[in-house]
Amino acid sequence: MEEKVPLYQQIYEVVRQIPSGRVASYGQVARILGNVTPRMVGYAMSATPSGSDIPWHRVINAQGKISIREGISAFMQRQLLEEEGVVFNENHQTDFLLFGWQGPGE
DNA sequence: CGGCTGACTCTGG
DNA sequence: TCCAGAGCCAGCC
Repeated sequence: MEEKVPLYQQIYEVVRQIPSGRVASYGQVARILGNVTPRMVGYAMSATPSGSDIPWHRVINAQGKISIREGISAFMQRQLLEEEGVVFNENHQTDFLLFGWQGPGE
C-alpha cells in the first residue's frame, strides 16, 4: 500500500470527509493521517484555492478558533460555519465537545 | 534549480 | 501568562 499521492492530497481527502456542521482542528487531521504534522495541514489549507470541493473552513486551530490572520477568508470562514449551524461563543471560539468531528467513522 | 514563506501544536521555563 | 524551539511539504519568484 503505497501513497503515491502528495501529502496535501491526503490531507484534502480527510478534510473533504468532514460533515457539514462539524469542525476539526489541524492537529486532529494530522493525527488521522499519522505521518504529517499540524503544520502541514495548515500549509495545505493555505494552498487550497477557494471554489474547490474542499471544506477548508471546517478546519480550525486547537483553540476552537479561526487561525487565519486578518483577511476576508477569516471572516468568510466564520460565516460559512455559522451557515452550517456551528455556534461561536463570546470568545469567538467553537466548542469541540458540541461540533468537534469524531473522525471519518462518524 | 535554490531559497523563502505559510491557516499549527506541544513542551518547558 | 508569554516566549522560544522543534517537526515538515508545496508553491512561487
